[in-house]
Amino acid sequence: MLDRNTSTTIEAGRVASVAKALAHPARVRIIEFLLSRPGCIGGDIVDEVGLAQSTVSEHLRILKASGLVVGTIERPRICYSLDPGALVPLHMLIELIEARGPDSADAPCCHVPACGTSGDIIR
Amino acid sequence: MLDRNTSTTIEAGRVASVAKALAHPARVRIIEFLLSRPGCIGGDIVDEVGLAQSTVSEHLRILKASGLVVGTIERPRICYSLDPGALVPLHMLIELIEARGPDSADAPCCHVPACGTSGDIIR
DNA sequence: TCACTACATCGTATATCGACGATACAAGGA
DNA sequence: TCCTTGTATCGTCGATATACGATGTAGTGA
Repeated sequence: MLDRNTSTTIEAGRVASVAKALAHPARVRIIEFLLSRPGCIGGDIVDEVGLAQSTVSEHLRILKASGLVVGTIERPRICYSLDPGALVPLHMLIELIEARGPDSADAPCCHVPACGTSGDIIR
Repeated sequence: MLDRNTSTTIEAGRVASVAKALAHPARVRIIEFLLSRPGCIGGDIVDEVGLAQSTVSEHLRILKASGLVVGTIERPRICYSLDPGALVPLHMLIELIEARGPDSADAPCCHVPACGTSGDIIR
């Protein structure tokens, strides 16, 4: 894949699994809430996102599985906090895109002669 | 939600939709392939990811819908390239997490006395 | 006009996700 | 022992995602 072209090989599977953890608005809200407070108990999160406790627990399970969130047991509560280390593969990919990106919309794009100098952009 | 606590309001929906575009290994591979070449035609991408042409076309549609990828019509081909602008909301969230992150695993986390100073970490 | 190329869309089957209520579990206190 | 609290898991459902082959579409060239 990219192995021969890039010194830092990015595993598509790892990136995708972290991105999947971020791919739901409720989970993004949970992360934003954890950002706004240095550690939260589950009940606060349930109040915040406005979903059923079992649903929030499932979202937290997904976030924990991805490594983005870790829980610290403080019986009877569990304190959740963010672990930025899990973001590294995704962050690397994003920075690669942004590093190369600014020109990619303007530069000739293909091995086809004059490609990118004309033609409509589709979205 | 976070509006009162953060100067830069991040819309959970926008972040989630970009993350969803990255939440599949085949789409990550497509992006890596676009990174490794300054613009590619669809057929090359089909060869690269090893899926059926219709499946790759669907993944490209998802990437285009998220704004991550734009296509330039060069009949009969279409040249695809990356548009890093779409990553901004996601990148902002990631940088917020990493800016706050390093301490969050060690620091006392809750409003519960002594929370975070003991207790097992669960994942 | 006809065939070819490059890509998109359709129809489909299957898998996974997301939500909920109900229930289980573990620890602490009455 | 029973009740309460905080959280996890189960079962179920509807919705969405993923994959494929078949087919449609638009431009090119014979």
